Amino acid sequence: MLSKKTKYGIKALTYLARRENNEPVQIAEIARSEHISIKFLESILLLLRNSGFLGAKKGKGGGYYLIKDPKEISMAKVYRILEGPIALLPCASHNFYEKCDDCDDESTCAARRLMTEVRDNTLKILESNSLADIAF
Amino acid sequence: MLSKKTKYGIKALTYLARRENNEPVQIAEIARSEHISIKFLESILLLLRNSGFLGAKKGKGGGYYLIKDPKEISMAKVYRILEGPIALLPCASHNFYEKCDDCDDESTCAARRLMTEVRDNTLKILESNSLADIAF
DNA sequence: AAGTAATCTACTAAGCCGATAGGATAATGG
DNA sequence: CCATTATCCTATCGGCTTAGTAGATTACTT
Repeated sequence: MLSKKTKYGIKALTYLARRENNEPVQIAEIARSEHISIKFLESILLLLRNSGFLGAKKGKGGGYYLIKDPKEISMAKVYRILEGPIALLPCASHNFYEKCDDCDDESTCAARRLMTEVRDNTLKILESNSLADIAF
Repeated sequence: MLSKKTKYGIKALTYLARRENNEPVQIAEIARSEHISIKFLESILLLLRNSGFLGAKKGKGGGYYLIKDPKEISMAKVYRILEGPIALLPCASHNFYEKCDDCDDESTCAARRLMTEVRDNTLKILESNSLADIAF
């Protein structure tokens, strides 16, 4: 199950992508519109900013704005930042690989085999969807 | 990420499926072979028994055994029992559907759209794999 | 009856999740 | 240059879940 952080993050990105112009939008506006706790959303937007998806402007007329074209924002990258590994098992992950300490032989592990298949497929979907694809 | 419960559960089922005969196997044997805490595994096997996957026999010569042919055991069902919903969002789930209280309009929710696509694909994979498929 | 092994209940330590509070910092407008 | 605005950052919290423990009980076999 997706964490609320990820869900809210995707919603906020979508909200920004759907605006015609790319002028800064205040946290409060997004929070109000998407029914998200302001302070919680604040930490999410901060994370997205530090990860290079958003820009921020302080002071009057400030807020957050998309830094890249929604077409260039891969949902796989968004997912990894917000939620973490796409794989369901560390031993089936590319970016976050970790050996299971309970596994004698990875090659015969049925769980790994199945979860690798799931991972490959999920990754394909997330990579083939940009923010623009899901927003419009 | 998969919980250890699910991972251990799949490993235990695999262990049982790989045995030639279908005689009862003690918890301790599975735990030793798969490097799982006995007591934790105990609760998992109990769950699988109460869910109709395993049978149990008490006393000497007792243990757990598969109740059905591994070919007939769908990994989607196993997953749902051990891990819960396959969908990443409650609003994208068939068996555990729940409306998001932060969503005004489900049909325009980008997160839901994306996660539904992921769900459909994951489900297809889990349903097309039986315990026999992944064990051998 | 003795011994074996599953069953069941209850508990705990640790960690994470979602949310909140408060102040620091920076940019803008007048 | 001062007040306003809004992001930035740290710290904290209750509640829930996860992984694992302990101990008593029940049922089956020989």
